[in-house]
Amino acid sequence: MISTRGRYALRVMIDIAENGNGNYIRLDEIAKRQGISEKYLESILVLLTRGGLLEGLRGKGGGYKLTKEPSEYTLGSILRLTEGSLAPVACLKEGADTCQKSVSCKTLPVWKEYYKVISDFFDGKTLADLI
Amino acid sequence: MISTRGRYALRVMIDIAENGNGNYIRLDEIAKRQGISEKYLESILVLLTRGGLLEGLRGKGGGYKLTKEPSEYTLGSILRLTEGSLAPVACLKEGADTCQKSVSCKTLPVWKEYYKVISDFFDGKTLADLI
DNA sequence: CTATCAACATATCAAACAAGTAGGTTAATA
DNA sequence: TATTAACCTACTTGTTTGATATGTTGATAG
Repeated sequence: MISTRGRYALRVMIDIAENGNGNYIRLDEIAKRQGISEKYLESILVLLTRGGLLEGLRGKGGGYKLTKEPSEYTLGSILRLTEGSLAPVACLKEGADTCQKSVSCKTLPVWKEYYKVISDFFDGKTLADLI
Repeated sequence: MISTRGRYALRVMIDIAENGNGNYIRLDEIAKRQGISEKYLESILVLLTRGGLLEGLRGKGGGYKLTKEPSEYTLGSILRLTEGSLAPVACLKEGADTCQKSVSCKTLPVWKEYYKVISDFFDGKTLADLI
């Protein structure tokens, strides 16, 4: 299951792409439009900003804006940042120590294949496809 | 993410298919072979039995056995039972009240398409493919 | 008919995570 | 220098996951 964090992140990126036009947009504007609490939204925008998908500017006239064109953001890049990983099982998470049973594991090939299906799906779509 | 419950369920179904040969297999045998605690395994076997994927018999000579051929079990049917649903987002879960924003929601089509990809993947594979 | 066996049932628990809240700090701009 | 709005840290609350413990029912063997 994709958590609300990831789902909100997609909606917010679309919001900025649609309403930004290269200008900075304030957090409270986005929160109001999307019906998300300002504080919760903030925790999501922090992730997107730290990950380089958004640029934040403080003070009057500040806000958030995209760092690239909508067509350059894959959904995978947004979800990986907010969900942590797209791996369907723990043993396939990047950085996980390889399971001892992996050699004889009858299910591992399915999870690997599934992981590829997921990745291909989300990396094959961009923000521009959703607008 | 697929939880351990679903992952164990797959492994257990494979175990019974491989070691059963139509006979009843005891829970503790499966637990030992798969390295799962007996009690935790029990909670999974209950789901599979109630869902009609396995048949349980009590007393001496009892245990669990498959109710059909391995090729007749899709991975989808096993995972849906143990994971509850394969829906990638809450608003697509069967029985969920339709979101008010669904008409204007820019992300809903992606989730629907993704849901189909997931379903097709797991319904397109059977236990027999894993043995 | 009784002891044993093994599935069935119910209740509880600790840890982790999701989702959301609260309050204070820094850096731009007017 | 005041205001603005992003940034940062910490906390709360509820749910889920994974697991454990104890007891009950029904089938079989002797």
